[in-house]
Amino acid sequence: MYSLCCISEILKADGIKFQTMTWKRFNQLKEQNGVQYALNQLGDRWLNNLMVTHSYIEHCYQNGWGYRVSSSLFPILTHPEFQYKIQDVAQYEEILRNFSDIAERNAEWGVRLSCHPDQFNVLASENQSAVDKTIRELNHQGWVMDMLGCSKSYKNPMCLHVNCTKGDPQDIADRFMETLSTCDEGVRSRLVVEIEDKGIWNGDRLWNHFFQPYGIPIVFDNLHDKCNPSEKRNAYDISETWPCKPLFHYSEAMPDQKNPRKHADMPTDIPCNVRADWEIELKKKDYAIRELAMIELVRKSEEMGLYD
DNA sequence: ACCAGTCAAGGAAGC
DNA sequence: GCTTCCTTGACTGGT
Repeated sequence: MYSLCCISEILKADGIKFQTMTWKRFNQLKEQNGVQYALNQLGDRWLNNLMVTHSYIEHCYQNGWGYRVSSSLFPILTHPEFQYKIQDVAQYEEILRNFSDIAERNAEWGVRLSCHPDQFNVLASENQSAVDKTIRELNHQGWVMDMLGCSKSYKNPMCLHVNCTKGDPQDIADRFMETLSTCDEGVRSRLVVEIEDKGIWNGDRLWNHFFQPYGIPIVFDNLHDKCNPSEKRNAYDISETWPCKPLFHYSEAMPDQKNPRKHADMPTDIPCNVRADWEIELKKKDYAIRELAMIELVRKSEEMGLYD
């Protein structure tokens, strides 16, 4: 099964898209129009983003895809200097209703949901303030997954990079796990680690320092693995780290680009045949997934000799 | 209607 | 010890 990452290019063309607000902008609004006005603008955007998420999940259901929930649904909410809670906006009750609606609908649809907090969340950081921000952010994302009706298991994984390379790998992993143990159940039950496209965290090391000692499943990413290869563990081995169907990442390098890590718009190939769900990190999003399905169909037809 | 610059984050690399 | 890059899409303000 393929999975859509955060944005539907198809629905976006109809104006169904996320909104955001920067911290700087929030403070501008607060100074010019008062805090109630600023909070109201923010609440409108939070509510919009949740309704957009509802549409995207329904879209994925209709196409037979999974969906990666955006990590930017509630801009500013987890900013360290923001002193309000989600309950403080007038849209709070409606936000709760939308969460329940989605959870109820998806109980029938069964769209596999996941999330991927961004690269600035570093559980093993030696900078205490960065660790505190990370815990706050991960707990928030876990809460969003809870509210969307996700199971507290690797069926609805929260994928994270280690993003920390200095020193002994096992020390980093131990620090990572120590901090993880202080996070909410919604984080601990879902967190998986991803292969990185540079630095020490390839498949082999994640296996040795996260899977072996701690049983943490590993997210295979074909492009990262290509840029930062493992000697021992291939995609099939990595799939064995999961107690349920693995969720992997698929992308291709942007053609004619110096940086091999940049993601292409559209596919020219398909994921390998290891049994997994594949999140498609190609820039044209749902158009790219449809192209993958086409490529797959052509390959199958060729195998059956229909074009001979 | 369109475009260029802005914003947000932590880590790592290069000077 | 500083600067720059990495990443990304939406937003903002100017034309």
